[in-house]
Amino acid sequence: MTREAEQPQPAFGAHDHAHCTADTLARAEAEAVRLGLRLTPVRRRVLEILLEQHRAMGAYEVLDRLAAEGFGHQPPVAYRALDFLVDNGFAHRVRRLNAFAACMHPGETHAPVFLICRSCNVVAEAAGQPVRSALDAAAAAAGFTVERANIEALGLCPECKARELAS
Amino acid sequence: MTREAEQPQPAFGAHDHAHCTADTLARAEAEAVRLGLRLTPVRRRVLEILLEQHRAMGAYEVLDRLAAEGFGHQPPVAYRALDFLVDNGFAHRVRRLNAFAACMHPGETHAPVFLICRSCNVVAEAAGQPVRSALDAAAAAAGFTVERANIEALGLCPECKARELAS
DNA sequence: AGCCGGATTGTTACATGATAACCTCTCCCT
DNA sequence: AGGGAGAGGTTATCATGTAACAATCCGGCT
Ligand SMILES: [Zn+2]
Ligand SMILES: [Zn+2]
Ligand SMILES: [Zn+2]
Ligand SMILES: [Zn+2]
Repeated sequence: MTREAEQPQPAFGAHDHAHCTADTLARAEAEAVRLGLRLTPVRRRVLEILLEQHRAMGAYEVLDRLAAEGFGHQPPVAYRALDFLVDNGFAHRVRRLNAFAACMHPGETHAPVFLICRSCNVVAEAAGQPVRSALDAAAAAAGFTVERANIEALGLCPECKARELAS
Repeated sequence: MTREAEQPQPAFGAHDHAHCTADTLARAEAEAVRLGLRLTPVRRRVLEILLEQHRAMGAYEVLDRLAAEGFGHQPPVAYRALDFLVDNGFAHRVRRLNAFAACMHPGETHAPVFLICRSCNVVAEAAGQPVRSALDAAAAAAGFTVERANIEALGLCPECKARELAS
């Protein structure tokens, strides 16, 4: 039913980000309707904020934005919206950064792998089905059943790698 | 030179843990000597504490133990020792739990994968070379170069799974 | 209309995790 | 002796995440 990743490479490098954002948001909205979930003003706004950049944002960073826009000023306001988004697959938690990133494939079945550039801080969500399979196999070898997984890589994105070589 | 994982499955289930602990500690000490690193009293004690159980411990949990044994009472005491152990491969940070676990394969080249039981909290360090390879491949497809990776799975260990089925 | 109950959003207060900055001591080298 | 690096101790502070409670919104039902 839901497939993964139409295009192999997003996030890094120049692209029509306005379209990228609008498209992802639209798919998220459709998915919310399909699931009967309420994408309320705060929740929707938080998702928009996360979508602005291909980066992960801390809860307090999001909260500052919300507060400046007339929403509540207290941590639970941000955490609740973020938790809602994460629980329902509209965003992901990037544990390495204690931060959150919008899901770029809402509604699709996907095992996300996060590629975090240590130089420019871009966070890309790559297709991780093969990685996940390998993980399941490794776990199975120990008799362990995987329910949820976090797969995160820190390194250099293509742009920053090129820039580093040029120096 | 250094290979990975002699035995396929450790950590879960009953085993000669005294031997398991002593052996791992001995290998860590040998490795410290080989690398010219100083495994000072605090550092060594922290490693011993982490080795006591196949669990991950928070920095403050470790700190309480240190304080009770006459070491410093302040966070940096624990964090410095833990950072030393992590930086030099004697321990790992489990980001999902904001906690630390002793490395069960000190001195060996390894790409650890953590299997965290959500029921009994045991943390096992499984061999992750294949997972890491899949991750590198996925990253390479996006032009990304992986430098460090965190691969953590939450689920049920064999024991807890059996117990759950029995209920 | 009027009422109810659950979901949502706001609040205060607090728990937990992590660092910055500074001081002293010891060991080793000149 | 003098001096610097490394280690470990301190105080103080910052960052991240929750518990618990109050007000409000909203849909469904009399
Ligand atoms: Zn974009
Ligand atoms: Zn980059
Ligand atoms: Zn053991
Ligand atoms: Zn278990």
